[in-house]
Amino acid sequence: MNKNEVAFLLEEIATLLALKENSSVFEVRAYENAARALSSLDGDITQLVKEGKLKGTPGLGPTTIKRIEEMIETGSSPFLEELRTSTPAIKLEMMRIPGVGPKKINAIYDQLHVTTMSELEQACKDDKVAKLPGFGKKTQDKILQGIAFIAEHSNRFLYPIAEKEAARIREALATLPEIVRLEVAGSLRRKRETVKDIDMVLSIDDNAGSDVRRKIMDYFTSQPSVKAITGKGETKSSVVLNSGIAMDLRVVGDSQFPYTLHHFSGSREHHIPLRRRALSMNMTINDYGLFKTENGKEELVPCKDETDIYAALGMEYVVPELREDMGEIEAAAKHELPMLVQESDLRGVLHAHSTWSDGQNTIREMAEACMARGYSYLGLTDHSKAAAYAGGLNEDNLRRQWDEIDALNEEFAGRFLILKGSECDILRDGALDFDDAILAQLDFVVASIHSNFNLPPEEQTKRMLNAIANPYVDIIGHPTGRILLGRSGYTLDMEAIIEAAAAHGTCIEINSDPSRLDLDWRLVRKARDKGIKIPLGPDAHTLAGIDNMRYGIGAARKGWLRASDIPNTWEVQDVLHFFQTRRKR
DNA sequence: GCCGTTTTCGGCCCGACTGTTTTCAGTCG
Repeated sequence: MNKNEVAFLLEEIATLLALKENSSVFEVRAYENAARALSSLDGDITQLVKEGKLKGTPGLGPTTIKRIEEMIETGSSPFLEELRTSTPAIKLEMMRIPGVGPKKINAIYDQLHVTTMSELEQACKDDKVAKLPGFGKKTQDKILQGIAFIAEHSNRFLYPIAEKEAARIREALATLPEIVRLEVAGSLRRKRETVKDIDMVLSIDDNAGSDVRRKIMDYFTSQPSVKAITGKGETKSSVVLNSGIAMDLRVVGDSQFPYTLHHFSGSREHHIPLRRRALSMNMTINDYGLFKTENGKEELVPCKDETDIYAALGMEYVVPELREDMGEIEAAAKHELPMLVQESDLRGVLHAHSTWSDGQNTIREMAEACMARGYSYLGLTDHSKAAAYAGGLNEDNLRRQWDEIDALNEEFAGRFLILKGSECDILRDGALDFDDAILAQLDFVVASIHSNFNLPPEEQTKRMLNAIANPYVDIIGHPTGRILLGRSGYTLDMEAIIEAAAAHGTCIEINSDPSRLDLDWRLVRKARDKGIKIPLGPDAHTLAGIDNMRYGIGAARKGWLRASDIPNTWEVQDVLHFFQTRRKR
């Protein structure tokens, strides 16, 4: 059982505890904190437990350590098992209904004895929920809507979908002359790979009146992409957009904008330690402002933007992507935040397909599209023969592809270079789909798993470790195989994979397809800290697919990557030299 | 359940919004 699995069980305890009658919110929080403390801990959890080194870790106390030890030793914990047996499944299900939390769930369960979502739905239709004390017609309707919503959509959306919706609304709002500042906030601003809803904050003149606010809200809620209005006031309105994604808009006076934007940009995890820091400096921070308490008097610390807020707290500016409580608070306080990679740092593409396998465009078209985007090289990586479903190339086809590449390179000489690569399948036992003699002739090799997703974890890990140990494997492609909102990845011991990649000097890509973003940014940070180089692979199968790179940039920045960590920010001769020399080790 | 240069007990981030009440609990971010 690895660290993340244990953290997951601790979170489960927190949820189940919250659903227990008369439970303490602080006990619940203690388990949530413990789960987070564990996730960000370095080293092998089994080893740490064996050596008794968990003691002293902030957030872990005698009880939570005991639970962790039980989980490591037995795979579970009697306490958790007890909670699971005593918690009806319907209670957990009801947690997914927006606006419904532990208290309401217990009230419904205890008084109406529902055991399934459809029984709950029926109880609402029979008007029974509205009659419960503390409930009413509106709550009941909201529950009904929630049940329908859950049935209709999974409640998260891929980043690009939310981004597109937000851009459309933003563009419309920007036409209103009363608006001074306008920003997307929330997880979208932080470039999370999936988002639950869209948050937007805009400012108007401090002296503007209710009429201006009402005009803006009327305009917002009457946008064509708005499907339903779920709340409408002068400071906040909530809607559901046509795509099913929920959106909140907040309107504030301009002097308040930085504080509100910061507040609604989150994350919650970032704000908790930030507020603690503020308190230790006799300040409090909320969405209305940053206040300094002196001689018992509270005074606003004027800030014209977010940079001022962090500066007032003795910190350098923390970009939204980093606001996840992954060490950025401490680093910003020491003025040691990394210089993060930017899209303009990219020089080339290192994972793309053509019509030779399952791509939609020819090599020439792909190359010219790269040039048009300002890139100076294209690492072409069509599939290998085992990927028959994707029209993978055999050795003969591969050699013929090289002839075409040579001819194009002659034509493009001096302005662009196509690298001969392959996205070579990792076979079931970890061997590669081409033998070494072929691999040695390629400029670089991306090795990926496309089959046998369901091997036992140990076998799957061993398979990947075998591939990493192959000197001709330069890059591991989409290392976990996850499809966001679709399937979880192969079960792999990612810590062992990262260790091995570091030892062999093998790169791990961030597959920048927005439905993958694999390696996950949380692990990107760990891989970077081990010195692993992390190329951004657009995995483009079309010309538009080349633009996936920008999603990879989001994940890279969330993973604290600098340009120097990413081979395809380097000039082409440096990339080629890097692959050649790492193979000789 | 965790934590502590004012604490080993009494706190725990904090405020808006909603819907229910008639002063507030629950939920959310």
